[in-house]
Amino acid sequence: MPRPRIPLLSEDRIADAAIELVDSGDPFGVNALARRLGVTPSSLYNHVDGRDGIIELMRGRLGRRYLPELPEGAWDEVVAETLRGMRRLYAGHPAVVPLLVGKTITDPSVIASYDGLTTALIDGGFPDDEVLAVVAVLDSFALGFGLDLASPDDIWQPQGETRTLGRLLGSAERGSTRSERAFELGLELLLESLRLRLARISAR
Amino acid sequence: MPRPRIPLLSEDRIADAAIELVDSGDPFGVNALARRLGVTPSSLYNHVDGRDGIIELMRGRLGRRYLPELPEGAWDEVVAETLRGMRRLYAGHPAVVPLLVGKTITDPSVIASYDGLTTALIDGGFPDDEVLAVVAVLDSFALGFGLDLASPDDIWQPQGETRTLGRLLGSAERGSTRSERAFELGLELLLESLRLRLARISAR
DNA sequence: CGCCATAAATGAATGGCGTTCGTTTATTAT
DNA sequence: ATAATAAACGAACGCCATTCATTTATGGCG
Repeated sequence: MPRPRIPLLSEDRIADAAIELVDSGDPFGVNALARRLGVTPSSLYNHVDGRDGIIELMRGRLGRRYLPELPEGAWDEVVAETLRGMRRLYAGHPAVVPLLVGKTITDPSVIASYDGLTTALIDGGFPDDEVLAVVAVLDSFALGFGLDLASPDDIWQPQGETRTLGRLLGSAERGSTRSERAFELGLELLLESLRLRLARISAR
Repeated sequence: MPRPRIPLLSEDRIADAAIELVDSGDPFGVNALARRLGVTPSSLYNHVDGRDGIIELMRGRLGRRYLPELPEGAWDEVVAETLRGMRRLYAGHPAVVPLLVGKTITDPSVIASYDGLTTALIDGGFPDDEVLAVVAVLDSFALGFGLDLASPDDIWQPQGETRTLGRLLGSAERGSTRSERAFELGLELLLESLRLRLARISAR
């Protein structure tokens, strides 16, 4: 097939198809993605720089869909809204989480979200040399929940006898509402402690 | 080469070499591991069931080295000691963390650690239907920190202008002590809230 | 209006990876 | 002594991400 009258591919088309692909439960792969787009794998390389590039496109697309880009309000509201956005993103697309983990973030729109977060913390009064650590903690928290959502149903699979783990696993509830409540609890705890910390800093 | 007088391989040898491999910074792979052991890849399959099996061996080896297997004391001490063990494990071998993430845990010794954790929480008075959620939160917390340690130095790489993120990244401290202090803070916060929650439950 | 650089597809080829299988041979058990 | 098993090997397979030369339609410029 020569160059088509209207392009078959675009960054957004590719990102959307990739998200659909992993949401469907199939493992992510360049070949599988190309098949889904009705195109050969090599065609993708006209639009995207490799597998990691596609993943970064997914991050950007989802970020724009779920994260506040220019958040306003008090620092704790910004934190809450950004983290809730992350949670919704991860909960809506758990299978993408393992792909995003541990890769450098370059997408401008996602960078903007983190920039909004750091700006809010600075404006709120946190000291320069502490803000990135706070952001790291918040990010770890959200990511941990995301990975939990992405994990297989049976995180633990005891082979022998156990004292209590086996029994609990038998009657374990599997629900997204439970996960959401746990998230809200954790978020409130973090905000609580950050407010306290900020008060102590300001008092000095 | 025929069958050697003394076996070249064993589960422990393989696990140790695998840990060395990823600690060295090279990416984990069956072929690279075999090369490091002075053996062909297919030989490994006499001792181990595949790539995932090797990863589970690594988990077990490291778990036995870092995690308390039969922890004693009050529930909050057990929680603290287990989480500190996880932190030391992840801090000592950050590159293994991404391998462990999201895979079902079967290694008996690691299972025993989680069993110790759940048993302590049950004995401490937490209700049956809440313990696994608590463990999941604790686990997410530790994992988040582990992934942070495993992440590339530049988690964020802004391409354009930013309001504050770029500036902070410029003067960011890179230290493991900072990470440890942040971990201890998070741990204390979680324990605090769990104690409170337990007190409310007991009062009913 | 015609020309040409560019964009966007293709097919073929490459190298690496995890894995399987048949073969060989030393060790262990009967 | 003999049979069964354990543990190495080499060869081959299928999958995957990536590269490159080739083809052809499109859009801008003289």
